[in-house]
Amino acid sequence: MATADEAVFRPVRAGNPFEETVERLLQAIKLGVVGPGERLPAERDLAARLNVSRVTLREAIKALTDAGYVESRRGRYGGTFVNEHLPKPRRVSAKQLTRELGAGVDDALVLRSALETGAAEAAASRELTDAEAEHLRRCLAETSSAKLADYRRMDSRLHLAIAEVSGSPSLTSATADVRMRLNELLDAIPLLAVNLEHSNDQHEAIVAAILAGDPAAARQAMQEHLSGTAALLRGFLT
Amino acid sequence: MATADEAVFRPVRAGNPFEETVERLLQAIKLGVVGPGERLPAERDLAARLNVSRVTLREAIKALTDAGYVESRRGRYGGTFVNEHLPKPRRVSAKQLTRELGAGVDDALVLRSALETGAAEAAASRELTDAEAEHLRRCLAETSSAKLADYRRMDSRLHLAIAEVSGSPSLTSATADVRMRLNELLDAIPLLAVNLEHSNDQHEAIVAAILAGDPAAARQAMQEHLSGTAALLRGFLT
DNA sequence: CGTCAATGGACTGGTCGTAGACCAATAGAA
DNA sequence: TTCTATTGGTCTACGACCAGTCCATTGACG
Repeated sequence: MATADEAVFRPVRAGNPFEETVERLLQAIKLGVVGPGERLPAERDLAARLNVSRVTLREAIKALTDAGYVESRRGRYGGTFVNEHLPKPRRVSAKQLTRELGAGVDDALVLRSALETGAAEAAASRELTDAEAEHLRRCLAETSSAKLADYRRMDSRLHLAIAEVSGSPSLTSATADVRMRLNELLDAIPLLAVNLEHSNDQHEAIVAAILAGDPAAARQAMQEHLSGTAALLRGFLT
Repeated sequence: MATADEAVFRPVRAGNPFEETVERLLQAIKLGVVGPGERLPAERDLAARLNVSRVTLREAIKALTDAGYVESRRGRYGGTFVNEHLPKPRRVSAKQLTRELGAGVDDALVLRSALETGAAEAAASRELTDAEAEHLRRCLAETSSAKLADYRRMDSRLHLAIAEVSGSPSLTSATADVRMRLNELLDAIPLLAVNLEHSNDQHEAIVAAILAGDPAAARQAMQEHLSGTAALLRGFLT
């Protein structure tokens, strides 16, 4: 059992600021918050927002530059830009993943289900502004028309967008975090065109329910969508 | 809208280790994980679990000692013990709270709803061990029979116990965190005996559904329970 | 009645992260 | 062409936090 002791006395900080910062920047890139060719906020701004010193942030950017994720240009109108072609994720075997993450997979899946179905329901319960509705539709369209190589990122972006329109920033953050935890796993599973189509249909149903203001339907549609990938993941890791 | 940018580029660390540690210890005490008269883990153990140096942990304990939450005794079989009589939370006005927390209230309420209904559902979907079932029942009983002064803490403990048996440590942690955020608010609202009875009935329904293995009923019961306090809170802060 | 293991309490040297100032490059604006 | 605001790049002094060590105290147990 996950005792309350373990929850409350868990580590206050996961790692050093450098590692955490790298993780965040990767989140921005891998979840499609900042797309290929787009620019990250200026170092001074970004350091302030992350509450991290500029040196630390620069070290993190350096690491991502070395890894092939971003490139920096000096001068006015310069900045740090996400590369057009991102490095391919290392394909580790399912066995290795199981050993590495072990019970953490189930943990993440349960949490994800709670967060995302909750987000869908909450989003459908709100009165969306025009901008929000438009944003949602755009993400949906971009995901549907995404190429295989970009699909995971656009998919993440769409799910994140749904969390955004739930109106709860904390829920959005938590969703982004848990998605990152599952990313590695998802990368180990081959993406098939047939799954993709199915996924697109489900996405459409979810967004439709949200825009129609039907919380129960939105939850239901999201639940079905998630259970699919959950089953896929659990199957691959057995 | 809660933009994805804000979610991903939020501060990497909330405060300094000292503040974070104080917050955690308060969490343990206020959520009833360590009850009055009970002992905290030894400094060396606790520091290791929190991933914090012993000096920092001791400073945090010192702060809680000064605030009247705990007392330390030296020697073997010594340790840091939670006081039998906890300091009363400062009663701030609803107006002041609204100004301080503002939109954060809605954020927390939406997140809480997602987490706790999800936890109830997940808990009911699992095969509970005897120890888990027993733990749940005991928390329920202790909450029902709690005096007015202890009610909030035992209530927190019960909700946390439900999260525990969901089988997802992350969900448990998140639940504890969001509960702490709402604690201050809840403290500003007078606790009436009539509400208390109603609350106990709902708790019973939730636990019964979980033990019966009925996910839908568990979610439903939790949803009703939460919507009550949510309405109460929103009403008081308008 | 002493012994001893475990605990809180106190100190020190070293390391990591920060704040802030300054330099260098760049491209649009005048 | 020259100016200039904005950006990445670099350096330094300082403070916070940490790991490790040793001391002081206590109460159960032989």
